Amino acid sequence: MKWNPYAARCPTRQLLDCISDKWVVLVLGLLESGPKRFSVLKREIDGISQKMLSQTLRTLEQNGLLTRRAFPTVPVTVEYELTSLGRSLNLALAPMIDWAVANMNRVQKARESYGKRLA
Amino acid sequence: MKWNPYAARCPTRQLLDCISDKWVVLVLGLLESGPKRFSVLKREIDGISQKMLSQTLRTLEQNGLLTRRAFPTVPVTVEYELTSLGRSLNLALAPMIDWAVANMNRVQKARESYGKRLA
DNA sequence: ATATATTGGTACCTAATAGTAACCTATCAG
DNA sequence: CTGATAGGTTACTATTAGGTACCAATATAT
Repeated sequence: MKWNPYAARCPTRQLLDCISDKWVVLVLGLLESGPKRFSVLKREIDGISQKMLSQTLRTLEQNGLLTRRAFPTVPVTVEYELTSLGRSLNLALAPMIDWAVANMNRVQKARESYGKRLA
Repeated sequence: MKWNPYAARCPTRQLLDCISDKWVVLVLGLLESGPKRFSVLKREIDGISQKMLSQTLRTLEQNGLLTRRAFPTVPVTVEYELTSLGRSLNLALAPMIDWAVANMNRVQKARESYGKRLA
């Protein structure tokens, strides 16, 4: 089978939709440096709600991008860790973060000049 | 200023949200090979609605990633072309498409084994 | 005993967004 | 005067995101 995300019903289209998500990019970026607990991720990703974080983590787990391990401590401790598939995805996603940081100034200038053109 | 997309109010967070979008990824991917008309983009991106396409294109234009040129033919013809900023972003996004195509099989297997674990 | 804090979730509700379909403008061909 | 065409916009609906509250289970403090 040859995959083609430009075709609406190709599974790669849906997969692309899954991975092109800010929370996915940020979560994978953090897990790059090793396993992390739920509460650590929540603290380090400023502005993410518990709901969105657990939802994002479950989807990533379902797709084989990370593993979830719960330890029977009290209260329960849960650790998330990238799989090798997840690490390979992160190689593709990390450049997005870098690009945003490197080009924020240029984008801001473009927005200003677009605003002026309207006036 | 040092940018940090892990901070909720940093402009790079909002920018990351803008660019991590399936339509953005697909549109930029197509424009890589040269300027294209609205109707061509619509035809080549199976399943995109006119609304989402024009919305996506306008946002990309506002952010300086592409230019829009309208020719006074009848009916009007509109051409979209990547800017150099857009081309630099596409370098960061294209690997996502490649990753999705290259790893679809692995993801499907992971989904199956996740399903089995529930049963 | 009772109150309080903790971790990692889920349930519920509302706000925002994506998608769908119809309509619009201008002009030319038949 | 009917229809077609390119590139939209508008109005409406369905889906999703996000916020808040709540939960279990136990440890510590009161």
